[in-house]
Amino acid sequence: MPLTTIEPQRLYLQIAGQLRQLMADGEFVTGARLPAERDLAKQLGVSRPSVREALIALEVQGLIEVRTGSGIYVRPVPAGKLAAAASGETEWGPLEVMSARQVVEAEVAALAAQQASRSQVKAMRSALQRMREAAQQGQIPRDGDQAFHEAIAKACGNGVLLDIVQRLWQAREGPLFERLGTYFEHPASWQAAIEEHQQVLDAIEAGDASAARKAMQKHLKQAHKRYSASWRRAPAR
Amino acid sequence: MPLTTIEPQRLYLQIAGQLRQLMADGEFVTGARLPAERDLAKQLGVSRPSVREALIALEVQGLIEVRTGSGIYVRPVPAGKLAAAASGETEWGPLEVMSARQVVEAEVAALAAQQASRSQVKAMRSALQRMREAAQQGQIPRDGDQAFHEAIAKACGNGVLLDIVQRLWQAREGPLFERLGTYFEHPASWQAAIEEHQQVLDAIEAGDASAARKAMQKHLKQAHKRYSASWRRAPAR
DNA sequence: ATTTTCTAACTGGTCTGACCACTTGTCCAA
DNA sequence: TTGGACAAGTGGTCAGACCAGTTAGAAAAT
Repeated sequence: MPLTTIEPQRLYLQIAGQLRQLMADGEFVTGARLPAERDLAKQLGVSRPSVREALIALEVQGLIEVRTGSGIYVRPVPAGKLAAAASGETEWGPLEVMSARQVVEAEVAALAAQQASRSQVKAMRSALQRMREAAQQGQIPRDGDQAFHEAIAKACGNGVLLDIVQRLWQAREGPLFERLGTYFEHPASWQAAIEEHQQVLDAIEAGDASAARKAMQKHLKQAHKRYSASWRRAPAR
Repeated sequence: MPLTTIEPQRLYLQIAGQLRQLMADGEFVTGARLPAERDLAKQLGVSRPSVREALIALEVQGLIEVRTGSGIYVRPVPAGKLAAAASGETEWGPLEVMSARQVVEAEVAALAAQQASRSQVKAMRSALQRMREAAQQGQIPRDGDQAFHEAIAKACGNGVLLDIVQRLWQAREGPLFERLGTYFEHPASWQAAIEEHQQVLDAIEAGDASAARKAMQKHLKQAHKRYSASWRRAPAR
């Protein structure tokens, strides 16, 4: 009999989930006032501190607004957001993330080629150098890798795009990425990645947007291949 | 004498801010264990519930991980993320968002053209129809507009990109977008937007990725223009 | 001496009950 | 009619307590 690990969810998460569900179901519409904390606690059969913790979680997520002395109000929020947040911060699939990076970062590189400042180019160079040094010492050059891509995103002149790129990188912290953690294990892979980075950097230094886009596209396409290869190699979950 | 509104910050926000600052300063590095809740409360001169509220806020933001019976640990997080979160959920600038949409949604439209299913195309059509009806009744066709763009994102076959597009739309809820709320006020603007949408839809129905990319690019470029015009029209903050 | 087991200290999880400050609506007085 | 004072309701914070999970070190068994 296959046993699934049960992990007791903390109270505030259960409460927040219920409230979110009620909002998704239209029980609480935008602008409506929720019951008072004391009433919620009584209705849910929990203590007020637990309710408060749940409310703070929802507040941080931007779903509600707490007004001192007045009450708790439902904020306007896109319908899609609710379902997503309800299922516990949708886990992004690794290969999906790589595809998205191909779309976004290629354009980001093109923008960076057009307007990167000298100091920003310098940051890219030093990140690439950091990768080289790590690789020579037999270490996984992940930090340099990330620094390189972030440096490009910073140079594209659009904070929103920078945010998106960072978020895509952050997805690597998720559990689904775990078994891909070793795709960089072959020194040959590192070397190829470094070489591809160099081509991107060359294009940006030359101010050639089209070449930068193409080089980044090529790099991420290759990275995608290396990823999916290690995905197949890895043991099934 | 110009008076600035003072708003007392809630305790948990101050505490969370201090802790985030310490993490940004490298006082607490990735993987490190924070002092126990009771110690934090004593050191900060506040009660334990307040500390807990702050910790839950940080946990929801993904900055820390709370392990029952063990302690509180700093999660790996991009450096940029810390500074951003510290300034209270970085407010994205409206024009920056529009630029980012140009980059992302053009590619999304191209992908959608290649693989949209019949039912997905149908969703786009009905969203566009919704816009037309709203416009005829003199209403702002915002809902249909959003539905149209989300339908395309759904059809691109990549959940990550869908997430990004939704997030970009959600940015409209922010205060900075408020004074742009009326850019759609001229019926001529609606009409132009609907016409541009139609061109995007045509390209997607034809399965022409390149044309879809171009049409979406054109649409968002025009929208950007309309936005910045209304930005100039609007009263300065 | 090494390994295993178990206990005790420590940590987060939750609860109770209380008091304060702010908001808001009402009612009374000018 | 208008103004302000009052009271009820709401969130904000606190103190102290007890429970449950984790973990390291002491004690026991090998």
